[in-house]
Amino acid sequence: MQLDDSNRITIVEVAQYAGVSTATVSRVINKTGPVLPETAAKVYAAIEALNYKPNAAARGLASRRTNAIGLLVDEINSEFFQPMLRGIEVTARASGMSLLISSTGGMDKATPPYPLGENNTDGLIIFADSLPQEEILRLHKIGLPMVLLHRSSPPNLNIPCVTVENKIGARRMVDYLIEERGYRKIAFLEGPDSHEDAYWRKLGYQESLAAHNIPFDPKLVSLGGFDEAQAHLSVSHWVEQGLKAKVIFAADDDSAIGAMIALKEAELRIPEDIALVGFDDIRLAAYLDPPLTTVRAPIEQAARIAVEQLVKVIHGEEVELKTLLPTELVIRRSCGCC
Amino acid sequence: MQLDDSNRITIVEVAQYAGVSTATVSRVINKTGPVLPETAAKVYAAIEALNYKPNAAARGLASRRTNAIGLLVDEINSEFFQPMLRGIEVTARASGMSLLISSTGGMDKATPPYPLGENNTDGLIIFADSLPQEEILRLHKIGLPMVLLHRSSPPNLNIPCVTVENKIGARRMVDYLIEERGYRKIAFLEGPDSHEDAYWRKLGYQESLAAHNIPFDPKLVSLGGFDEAQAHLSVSHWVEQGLKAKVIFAADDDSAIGAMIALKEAELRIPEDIALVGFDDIRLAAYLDPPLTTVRAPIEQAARIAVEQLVKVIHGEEVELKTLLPTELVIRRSCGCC
DNA sequence: TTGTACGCGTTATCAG
DNA sequence: CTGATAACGCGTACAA
Repeated sequence: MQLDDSNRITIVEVAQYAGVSTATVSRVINKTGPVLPETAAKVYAAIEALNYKPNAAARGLASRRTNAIGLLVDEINSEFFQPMLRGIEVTARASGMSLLISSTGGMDKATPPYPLGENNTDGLIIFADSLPQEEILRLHKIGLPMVLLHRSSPPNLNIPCVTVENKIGARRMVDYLIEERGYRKIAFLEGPDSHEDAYWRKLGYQESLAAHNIPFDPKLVSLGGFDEAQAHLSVSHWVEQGLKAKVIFAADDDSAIGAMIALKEAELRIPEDIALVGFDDIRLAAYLDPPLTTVRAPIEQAARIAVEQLVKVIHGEEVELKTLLPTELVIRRSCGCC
Repeated sequence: MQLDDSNRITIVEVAQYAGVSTATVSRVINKTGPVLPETAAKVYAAIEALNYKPNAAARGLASRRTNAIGLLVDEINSEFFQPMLRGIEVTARASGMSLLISSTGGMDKATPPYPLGENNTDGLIIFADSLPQEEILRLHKIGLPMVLLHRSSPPNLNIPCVTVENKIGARRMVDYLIEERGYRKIAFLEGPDSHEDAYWRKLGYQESLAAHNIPFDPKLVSLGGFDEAQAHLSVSHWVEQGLKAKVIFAADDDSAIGAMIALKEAELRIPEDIALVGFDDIRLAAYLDPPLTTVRAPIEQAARIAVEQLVKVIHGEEVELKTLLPTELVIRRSCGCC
């Protein structure tokens, strides 16, 4: 069963059926240039009758626009992506754009690098560290519209970016742990080096410590990697070696889950023996046992805004260079409150 | 900042740089037709030097293939989609296909219906009830390759489909509740009418009842809608009216969560006062309090297989018409075991 | 307000 | 093995 080439209908057939030229059909479809209402009606009738759908490739070739935006992510490996993808998809569709998605993680050298780019999209949403800086540079140089999501622009490039208040969020969390809950020994499960959210969250942690005259202790920091398994490993290791902290701040909720599992395996009670907090407020957080204290990041909203901005950039409009969305402390039982 | 039209490099530039014709460049890129190794080398060098990327639109126009597959979903509104999207994306990329995603839910009449289709993809993955039957029919008639995911083919159409063993899974769950746990009054939170998974799961429930000589009681069935909020509502309603069941079987884990919240609000203990089980085994299920007994559905695997089959269909190869993936009972505490 | 005709960047069919 | 060159379906000056 192959595509039926015989009765494939193109703009030519529509034009003939309507008794006008292809140019007029094009004008009607794209609402470019004036057309008599009655002429337009004939065209619409023809389109309806023949069930005509414009060929995207031909349209793209002629107009040099694909009407598609691309989303580049590293790997769809966490609940984090559900609200993000939803926000991006919905907004893209509302803007009349198709959405292309590709992950860049674990690409072997055989596959063509970066299947998404200037050749098949009008613009790109680049998530976190999904694309190496050199490639971002190249795309910027050739003028491809881009918006960065959960990362900031490389220096001097001024690419619009949409992020959440990572540093302040982490800062507030640690302030709260110190001031309200009275903790002084706060362990930190940091995110991956390459991920900017990770960088800022750690900075917020350190700033809060400094502000409270608590010396930064590298032994209280281990890799969570924004990853359940990695965090599990690190925390188990800590437990074996007799971690002195009374609370663990996981840099994201996924690593918090890994930590929680490790602690339960070690038969440590949360929060009585050791408290635990995270970052993001993914859906799971509220349902954990105990429910996880965390910092809520407006993931879906960030995604929507990123797409809206990308569309503006594509249309040549001006946009904010840096959008920072507020985060919010969400207190649940895992921190020892209540 | 607009796309830099000036030094846009096309196949022509590559050909000139390499000192060959565009036809040869095309042959090298697509490995179609014989080319001397040394000629090929020159072409590769030129591509590298000029950083040439083929224009997807032009390629699509000329070859009548887009090298893209489309995914149609109703709405990205649940954790269910994370493994599914992951499976689809990874497999699509491994097959050298771009992935277009669009949701069809809540489309107003203004937006063009079904942005994905014969005009911009080589084939479609159609999830559940994301597309009305008439549209499936139309696409089938014009010969667009399709694979149905979590739904079966309309009668007489023989469109390949990939599903999980819903009926057997539900049947085993209820068998277990009756035979091992001794329940007789089993309430059922059914899924949405339009969703085929919902249909089969209910049938499995009914078959098990019948096999154990337990009369089917419509009062024990309410709408969960594969939706947390809807299930919450229905269960609260039940509680108010004094539900007589000792266990609730939610047709998916999302509705199980809604049920769990409603039960907790009513200060009913799970499983002591009333037990609760679900279907799917989304990641959350294991972390609920109490952990949710459920039926594991191989969501990511189903997605991978669907894409593999679609690619085969696109290449004109034969595929299984019906793929049914096994489900598996996952016993956790919410059902009253242990 | 409408039609003609050229070009968009590739692939594919021819000859050579 | 390689090179011209005609499609591919549509947008858009330019003309009318």
